[in-house]
Amino acid sequence: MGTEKKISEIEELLKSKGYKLTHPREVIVRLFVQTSEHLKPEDIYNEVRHEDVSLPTVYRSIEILKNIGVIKEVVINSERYYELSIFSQKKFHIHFQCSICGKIKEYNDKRIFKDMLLQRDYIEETYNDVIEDVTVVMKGVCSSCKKEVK
Amino acid sequence: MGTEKKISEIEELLKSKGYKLTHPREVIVRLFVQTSEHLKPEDIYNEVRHEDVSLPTVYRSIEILKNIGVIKEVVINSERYYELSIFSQKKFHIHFQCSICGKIKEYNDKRIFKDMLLQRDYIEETYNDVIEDVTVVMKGVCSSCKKEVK
DNA sequence: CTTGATGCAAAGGATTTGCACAAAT
DNA sequence: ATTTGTGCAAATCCTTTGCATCAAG
Repeated sequence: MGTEKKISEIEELLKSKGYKLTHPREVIVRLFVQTSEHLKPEDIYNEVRHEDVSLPTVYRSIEILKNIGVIKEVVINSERYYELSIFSQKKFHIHFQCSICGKIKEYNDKRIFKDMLLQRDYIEETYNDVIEDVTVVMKGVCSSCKKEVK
Repeated sequence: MGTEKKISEIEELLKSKGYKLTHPREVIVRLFVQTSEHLKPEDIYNEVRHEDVSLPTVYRSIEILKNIGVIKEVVINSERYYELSIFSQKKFHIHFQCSICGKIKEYNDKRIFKDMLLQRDYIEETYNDVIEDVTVVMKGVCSSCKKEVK
């Protein structure tokens, strides 16, 4: 799906919830649609401040976008990160942060997703809970940093 | 293992790292040893303030205990929780928070651990990363709240 | 004794809020 | 027009720090 299509779909969603796609919100939404990074509120602010978007508005927009399911929050090392989640088929978010270089990546791997799904089904059946969201954060040393150390 | 035995083992560990088991630290360590709850800094403070332990000391103790592996931090819904980890064989921490009652529980289930282990091995082999820690946070509706809604 | 630990008060950083003004439908 | 959204500045909340004092080994 193209960038503009995605943005107008998000606009529709916002409208259906009684929100407007204002200039600041569009700038922020566009940023999320165009990046695959995990962004902190401050990162977002730095990307949009040139467009005259204030920090409080960044926070307010994050809150709304999170609540209507456009973006998802992941906390790694006590820091909040946000990523686009609306067009992702992923039901699971498996993050890895390297303790050396600090970079965060995601594993998008069918086998992992399948296993997580089975895991979830097993838990739901066994414990009678309904699982709506699963977030996995792994920490360790990434392949690049592993080489450096050698 | 008994409470006192656990505390003296933690004391030894502290000493081996050049730290003392002072009164405030003992009170905090005892709290972690005796509870199975997930505690926030403020929860800890409320439990130990009558022993004349200050909030900064709670934070300083948490930091040390975390660094030497006595306790582990889990962030759920942007809030920091701590739990005893030193005597736990668990390599994985699978938490579930109910979005209705807010309660947090852990799944301590051999089958889940085994599957997570396989999952980890698969990722390490496939992506060449070293995984040292895995934290899983699931959200949904717990079995009790599910009944209420009906 | 000597070093490390503590409490207090104050600082710091991230996030939220009140309010008057601006912009969207 | 009317409602919702915005920027600014200030407030709030959580966490950390400086410093004089205290306690553990």
